[in-house]
Amino acid sequence: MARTTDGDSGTTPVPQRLLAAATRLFADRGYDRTSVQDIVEAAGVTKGALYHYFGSKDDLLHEIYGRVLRLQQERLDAFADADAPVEQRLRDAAADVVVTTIANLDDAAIFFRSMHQLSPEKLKQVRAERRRYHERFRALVEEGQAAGVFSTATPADLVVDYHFGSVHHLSTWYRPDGSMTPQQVADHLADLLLRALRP
Amino acid sequence: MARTTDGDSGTTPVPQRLLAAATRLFADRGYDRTSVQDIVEAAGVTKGALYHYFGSKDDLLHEIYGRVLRLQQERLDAFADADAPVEQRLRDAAADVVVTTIANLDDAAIFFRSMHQLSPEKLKQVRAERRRYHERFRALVEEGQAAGVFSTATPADLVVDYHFGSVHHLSTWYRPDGSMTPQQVADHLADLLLRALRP
Amino acid sequence: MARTTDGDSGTTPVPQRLLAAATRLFADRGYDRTSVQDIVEAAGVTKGALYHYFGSKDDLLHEIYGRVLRLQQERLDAFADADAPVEQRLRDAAADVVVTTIANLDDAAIFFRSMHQLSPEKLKQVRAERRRYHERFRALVEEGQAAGVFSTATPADLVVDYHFGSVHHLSTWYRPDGSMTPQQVADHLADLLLRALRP
Amino acid sequence: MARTTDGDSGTTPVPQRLLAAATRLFADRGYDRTSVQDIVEAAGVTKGALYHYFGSKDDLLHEIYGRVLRLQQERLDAFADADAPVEQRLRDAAADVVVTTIANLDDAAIFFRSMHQLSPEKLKQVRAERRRYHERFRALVEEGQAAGVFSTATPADLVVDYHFGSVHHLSTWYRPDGSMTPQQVADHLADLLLRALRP
DNA sequence: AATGAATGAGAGTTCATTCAT
DNA sequence: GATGAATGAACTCTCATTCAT
Repeated sequence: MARTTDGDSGTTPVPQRLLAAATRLFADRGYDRTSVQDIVEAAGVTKGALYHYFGSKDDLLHEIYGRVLRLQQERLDAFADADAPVEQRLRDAAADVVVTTIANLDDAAIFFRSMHQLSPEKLKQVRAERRRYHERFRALVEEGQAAGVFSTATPADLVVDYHFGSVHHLSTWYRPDGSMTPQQVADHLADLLLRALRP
Repeated sequence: MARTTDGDSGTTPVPQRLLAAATRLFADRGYDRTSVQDIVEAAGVTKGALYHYFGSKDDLLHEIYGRVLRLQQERLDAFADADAPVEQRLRDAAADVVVTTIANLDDAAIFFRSMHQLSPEKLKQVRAERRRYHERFRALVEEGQAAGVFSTATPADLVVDYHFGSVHHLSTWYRPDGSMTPQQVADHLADLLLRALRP
Repeated sequence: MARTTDGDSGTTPVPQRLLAAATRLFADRGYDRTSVQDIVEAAGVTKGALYHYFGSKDDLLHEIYGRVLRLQQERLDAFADADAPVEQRLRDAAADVVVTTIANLDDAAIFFRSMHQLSPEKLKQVRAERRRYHERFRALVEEGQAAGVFSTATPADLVVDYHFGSVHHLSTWYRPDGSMTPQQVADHLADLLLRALRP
Repeated sequence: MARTTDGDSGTTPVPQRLLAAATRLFADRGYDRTSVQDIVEAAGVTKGALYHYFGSKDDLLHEIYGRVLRLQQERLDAFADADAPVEQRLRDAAADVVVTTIANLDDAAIFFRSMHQLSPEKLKQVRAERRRYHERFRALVEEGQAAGVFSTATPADLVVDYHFGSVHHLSTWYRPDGSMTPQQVADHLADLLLRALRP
């Protein structure tokens, strides 16, 4: 069996090792406070290797964003397109994003805190994908409102931002060693959303 | 007659000018991306002046946090201690924090994004004040739950984090030139909270 | 009496010390082969000091160019505007540029070898000043041709480039410890020019 | 049928492709500003291929020098050894070096600008060949002076440097799209030399 | 109260070259 | 013959902070 050191320098390919190290460090101390030197040391490689695979430090961040965005969009699409009543689909999607976010809390911390360190061009691209995600979620709310199962008291856009605020906030307060499991938190937060939407 | 330039170098005292410049710049480009040189240039003073009034760049950030925390705590205390039914007091407090946050969107952006740039000691202090704020808000929720006017389905702590997530999130999506006034947003968000708490 | 060390760190102002060190090093090993570290070490200061006075390494080069261009233009203007027959004025100007170039052989070596390392914007500016110099010199030749004292067999532009080629070339072959004094070289080269222009 | 891309990756042997790419790039942006990566990309090969054929980046430069030196020496020898009066032989040689230099303007630009980038050992070798060339040319001048057809007012060495200065300078000002053909420039410059040498 | 020259450590990035395949 | 991953040293430039004035 493979020797697994701190930097995992045994088996995992170098690019993955670098991404993993960068993710951990960016989440811990922030993008700007993490030096390229820190990353390569954590990954057990040299700077040259990093720049062989990534064009810049910024590229690493962009890769992390891509990974998160792809995952969340796929999961949302799956839940939203399921064959179930809209209340169920919204509840499932709302709970799932919580579970997935907690499972990747480092990614989430980076996501909301470090967006602005991306180069303008990459930021634009990330925002576009983000908007697509938001719109798919909003469509679910609107569908329920049109069907009369959700209150129309609040604009759907605001409802989505309300819920995502709480997801965004998770990395601020959630601790794996706390008293609630990810699933419990997810159920509670989805419940709050659905209760708020009762007509 | 006071000369009033871009940096407001005419009338406003130097410390305030520096804080205002720092707030704007920290919100715009982040704490680490803002150099001390940027701040003093924007404030129309020299580095020596900054270090005369503030011990370090970190001190500026701490001052901004102090200002926000004091303001929010005062307002929360006033609403929570008012003479009104608990539903009303919670609704008012929940709406007020939204209005106040939008009125100081730069402060809010800094608050959630730059906390980790504080020195460990100052961070501890800020977190303690933050906790006090959270607890006062939670006490309101618990009071309503005990009185039977709020559902007990969700732990009060989680309810508070749910709402503050949405406040936190405001700096991400709210634009002053958008279609909703701060008061409208505040009313909607407070309404969502209260609706979610219906028994 | 002032202590005069290798880096002249006693009396001369820092910017001058840096320019002198940069000039020597750029001439010796070329702009690209000279590191900022080399320059500050030779000048006996730190990198921070260099960047306090000069915006970039490129700026140092530009300063050197400015110094050369100003000097040569002033001298050419003085000789060209003198009160003497055109043959005399051209001979004097042609000889003087040789003497001055030999007196500043480092500047000359840098001038012709490192122009292309300037930023595009600064290069444009240098070329414009260079052109002005060329034109003043050409005007002298044309004046003599019009007066009939110089042959018109060769276009004036080409005559100027012919002479400046030889000036340019000085830094390639002239050695202060050689057998000719700067003045002797200057007289010979001016003589060659004037003889070539005989009608 | 051979695929002929930008890098001419179809037919031309790899070493030639590399030399051609290096010549163009060195002339364009200078030796130090051209990376090995740039060269192999322009030649459509990989780094390994370059290091298979050339021992170092420096070797490429040396090859370019060798090519230029060989060509010029051969041509000078041919003209100098021709059966014609010395005035004619000098005129022909002086004009030919101009035409040949213009025909290989990239080589010329590299020659005079990048000599100092050669390793000390190779530089010594190049200088020796250069000296041989200079001496053959000088011998022509001396022959004419001894025969009384050239003025002895100027030392022959200086006459040679005078002319080569103008050749050196060509890459600074000559533009193929200008108003003079290479032959016209060559005739004018040779004429200036011969006129200067009139007794 | 305020200046601004100077520091020194460290930032992100580039690059010629090597070597196992 | 040729690859391309990886190295390690060097590069230009930035920055918070200090201190003599």
